[in-house]
Amino acid sequence: MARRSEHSKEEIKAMVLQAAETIVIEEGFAALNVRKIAMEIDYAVGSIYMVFANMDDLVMHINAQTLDKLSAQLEQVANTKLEPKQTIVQLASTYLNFAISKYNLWSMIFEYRLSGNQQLPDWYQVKIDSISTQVEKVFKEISPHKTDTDIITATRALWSGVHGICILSLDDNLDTDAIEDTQTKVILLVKNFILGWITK
Amino acid sequence: MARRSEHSKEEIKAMVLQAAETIVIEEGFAALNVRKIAMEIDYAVGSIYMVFANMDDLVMHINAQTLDKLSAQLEQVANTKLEPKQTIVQLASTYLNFAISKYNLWSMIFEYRLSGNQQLPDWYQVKIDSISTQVEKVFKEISPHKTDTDIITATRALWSGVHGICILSLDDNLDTDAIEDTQTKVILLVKNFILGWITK
DNA sequence: ACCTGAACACCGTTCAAGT
DNA sequence: ACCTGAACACCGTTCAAGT
Repeated sequence: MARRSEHSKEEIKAMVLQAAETIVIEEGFAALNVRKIAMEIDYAVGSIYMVFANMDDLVMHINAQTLDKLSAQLEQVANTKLEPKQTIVQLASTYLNFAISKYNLWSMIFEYRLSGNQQLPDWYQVKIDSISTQVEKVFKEISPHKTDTDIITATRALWSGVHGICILSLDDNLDTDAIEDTQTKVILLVKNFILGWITK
Repeated sequence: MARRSEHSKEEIKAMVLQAAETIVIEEGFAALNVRKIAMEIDYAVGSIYMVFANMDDLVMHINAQTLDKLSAQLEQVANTKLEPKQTIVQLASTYLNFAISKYNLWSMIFEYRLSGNQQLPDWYQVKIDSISTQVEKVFKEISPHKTDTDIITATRALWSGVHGICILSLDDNLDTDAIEDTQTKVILLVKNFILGWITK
């Protein structure tokens, strides 16, 4: 057996990525493994290692796609010409709604741990940082007397806060009450933080 | 071989717990496994299952200990008769310092996932909730015109926020600069949130 | 009754061997 | 050159067998 050449390397890579993403969406990332992917795309386990170095590599590529989708949604909101304060609330809501609707993909970004003691590669870290960068530019508009450093710190503090609420509130349950409660908390945190920030 | 009776079941349980905790502290929870524990306490792998149902059971007991230590530290701070606003800032600092100094134990509380789709048991959930309960009573003092429900929601929003900053800031690095930056963000979030909360 | 450790069912990853 | 799948080194968990 061996040698089929039915698909190019790029095609196989896309098939692996697609199959893996579907497994994560449907069963959560704990259910993801090479043998399941191989069965799904009808190739041998070894073939997956022709197109991805290992599981870390594969997962980071899925996460990169997820981060790109999230970034695109945030960018759209950031570009609507609302009042800046309203825009920030909208950005937080968008983040939360993304976390809810794509929960299994979203949580893999933060739960998956690289094997060994590897650092995240630069191209990946940039994508993570770009999330709060989206918020920084809007935050700047409500901070006329602040330095850039202060604005970056404040944005990261607030956005980590929003993220913390999402992580802790959503990880046990995703039922309607919990979602409503989470929305309340996110908006409360954002509004009070901004109110404190501009009155100081 | 078999049958030694050198140790009571309670003694073996304590030995397993102690050995497992040490491994987590020194090598992180990804390095924890039954064979390593067994070697450390000089018993067979199977013996661990005499005193703990499985890994989930063992990890939850370690986490319970960690949560108790954290709770005790927070309680001590909550009982100092400072200005309430100052106390909340101190509580947040205490939380952050605990996360830093016991990072591997602290992160296991939030990173470890139960196998299957199990819910956290009630006795465990109570311990988790008790963290923000510690803050609630102090928060009540600065919220004279608010209902209990609003105070609970606000406390959880703020505390999830503090937690979010800790999680995102500490998981890549624990060097001096990162720690200082994290402290700045935690205090910024708490102060601005409280300022917004009381001026509204 | 207490404890062992081989055995089982899973993982991720590799690589000699087939076409 | 492309692809296979047996093999390896790990996991957690079980349970027949020893004292």
